[in-house]
Amino acid sequence: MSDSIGIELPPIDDLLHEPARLRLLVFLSVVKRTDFTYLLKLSGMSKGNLSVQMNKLGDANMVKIDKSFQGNRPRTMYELTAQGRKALREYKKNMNAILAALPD
Amino acid sequence: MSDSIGIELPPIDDLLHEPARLRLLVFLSVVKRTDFTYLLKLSGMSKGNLSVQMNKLGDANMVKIDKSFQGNRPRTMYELTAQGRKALREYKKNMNAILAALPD
DNA sequence: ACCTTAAGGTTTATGATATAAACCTGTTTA
DNA sequence: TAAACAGGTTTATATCATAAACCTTAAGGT
Repeated sequence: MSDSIGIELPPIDDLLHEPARLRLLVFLSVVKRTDFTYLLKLSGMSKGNLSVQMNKLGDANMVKIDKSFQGNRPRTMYELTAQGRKALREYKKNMNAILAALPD
Repeated sequence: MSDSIGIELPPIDDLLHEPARLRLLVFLSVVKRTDFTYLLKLSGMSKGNLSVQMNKLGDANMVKIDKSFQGNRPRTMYELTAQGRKALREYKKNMNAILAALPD
């Protein structure tokens, strides 16, 4: 045996763990595909914060970002990528393991 | 019905949610009572960081901190408070609900 | 025509905070 | 008696979440 006491805790993905982003990702995993305005209302976040967090998820390839024009208005659509879904599965598994170590 | 889409996510306690502190609290909930040196080895954190995080948990009454002398050496013992255990139960419940909204 | 407001975001500035480096006090060892 | 070590705390830094300010185009009012 090693010098550990037998508690091996899995790693936590900080990008997904941050509460605001985690909520956004939960929304996305449910609604599959949505736009900036909808997430804005749903989340109650400020526009700036929402923009930054979604772009951060986009940069990490967790979310696919499609910018287009609807009439003449810009419209940004978001969708989880395969990589994003995989990362979320992993996060869920890891957090469940950590939480399982806590008493009920 | 309100204007929500039916996804109500519970709040997340940032103090407990932060990965380093969460790990420390999981350790504490298992070992019940331990000291600075043990947590230092177990966590792999720097002394400064460990000290800051534990004191933060102490300030919030999540952890009871006992400073004494062992021989002539200072010794700091940590233990979850009732409030800490309660907060952890609540955190576990809330996070489980959030994770449950994610697909497997 | 012109001004104001709104939609849909992005960029900049600020504030909080996680982390490590440096430091402190006393003690053991060479 | 100097040097390393134990057990922490305090200070400095660096990241990052958040909101404020800004930008561009469009629509509405007068």
